[in-house]
Amino acid sequence: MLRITNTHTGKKEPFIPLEEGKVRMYVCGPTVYGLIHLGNARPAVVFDAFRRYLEYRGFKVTMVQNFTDIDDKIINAANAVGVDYKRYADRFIAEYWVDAHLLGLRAANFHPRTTDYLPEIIDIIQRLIVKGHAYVADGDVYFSVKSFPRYGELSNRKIEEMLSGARVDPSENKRFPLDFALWKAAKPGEPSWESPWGNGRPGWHIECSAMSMSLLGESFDIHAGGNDLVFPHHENEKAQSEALTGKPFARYWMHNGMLRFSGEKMAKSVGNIFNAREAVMRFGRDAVRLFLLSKHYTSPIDLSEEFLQDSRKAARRVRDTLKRAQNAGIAEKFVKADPWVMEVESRFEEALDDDFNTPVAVSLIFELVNILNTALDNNDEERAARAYDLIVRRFGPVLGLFDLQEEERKRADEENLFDSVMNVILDTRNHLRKQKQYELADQIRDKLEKLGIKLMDTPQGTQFTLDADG
RNA sequence: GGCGACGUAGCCAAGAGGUCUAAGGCGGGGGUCUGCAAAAUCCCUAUUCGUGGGUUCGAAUCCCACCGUCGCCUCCA
Repeated sequence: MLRITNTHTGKKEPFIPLEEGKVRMYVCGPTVYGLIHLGNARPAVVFDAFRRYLEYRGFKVTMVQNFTDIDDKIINAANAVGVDYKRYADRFIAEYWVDAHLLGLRAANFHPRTTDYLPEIIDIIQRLIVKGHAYVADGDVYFSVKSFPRYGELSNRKIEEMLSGARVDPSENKRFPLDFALWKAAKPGEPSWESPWGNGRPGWHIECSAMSMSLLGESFDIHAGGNDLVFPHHENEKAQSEALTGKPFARYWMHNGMLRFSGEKMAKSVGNIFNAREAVMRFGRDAVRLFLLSKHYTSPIDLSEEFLQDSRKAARRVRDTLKRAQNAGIAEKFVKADPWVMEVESRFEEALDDDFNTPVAVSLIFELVNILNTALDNNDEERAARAYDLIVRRFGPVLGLFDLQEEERKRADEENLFDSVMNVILDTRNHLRKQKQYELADQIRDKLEKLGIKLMDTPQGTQFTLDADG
């Protein structure tokens, strides 16, 4: 039985979807005003893996991840470079896909963008006004927090306590300081849409309510995102959605902890960002995913180049072992689900069933790497094949790790010639070794190592690995 | 000030009442293998879990206090 921490109750709860065997989940996606950084990549990677695990567990998953393609930051950034907001957003959505591919993120079932949901947004706002949960004020529309008694329930805050710290922009026409904008009247020169209240654009929170309920229904199973979104974003989403439908909105709220860089949360406003793209280029996909999945998703995680380097080395060890197994012909063998395999699988499932404990799942892969190496050393093909199968075909795909085919594809077109050249060099060097001209042979090895090509003389012949493998 | 998370080996990180003299990774030391390396493998590297009390037959795990770090309360994944 899968159990997950539900922010709503603050407890680990058994996960029981609304509809048996099916899971409908919504993950808050990026606001597309720049390249995503590793802090943005954390929920993307974590919930990508979580979705894969749900599927591994036999659930039919419908996953939605949105793009916020209209907001102040986008408008300002677009103005700064002199293009309209849409062109700007389009560009960074395209860039997002590049990064998503680098990170090994599977596409969700739906990737809606805010500006494609204006009719739905306007409809919701209108119905909220009719029901008395929202009011129009000078072209703006606000949600009336006082009209929803459960307000504060998700983030565990009391209205009175929030009032003391509330800041109100004098330009706003709120009746109550905690009310929030559903619709913002257009300022001169801003992109805007027609509405019953005049031209304007949607507020931040309403888009997620509109897109999630349109695609997943008024009630769905999981709503996920970074824990910095709990308040106000998710609290507001929940309030407006439930005020509208009278039904529970998301039943489980999952929130990942923040990524810290130089002691602080990674954020553009702090200026301590590390682009996801750069991280993958420098350390490799597996290192980045391994780093992100090596700590429980709810905890804060500290980033440093050293930690990425550690992950890179660990990932590399796994890959080297897998390649070693492939060279030994282990990959072709078929594996039966014997008691040992089933026992390891149940340990994997036990870990991930416990609030998606990826660190333990990862540690299991390393245990298997050990077993695989030992089996290879002992020519125990049966055991090697079992371990290989579990790593590459069972556990790896759930965590989005160690996709060797992907590696091959990446290099196939550019490295055929390279491999041929390497073979010439290695043949020559082995010839020298046979003649016991070790000094020359070692010189070749040292020089190649300086170029990032590491040689290994094994009984099966000389092999090499490239630094660029990550 | 309110709400919340966290503090485990040199570093990263699981464990949440007895199977813990605490998983896994990185690093370090030693052995095997090797022409020498590399890779692999074996052994060692926390009698101890921020500090001080308490509960219990028994605590890293529960309770209290204290110290420290971070997050949210404003845009933020």
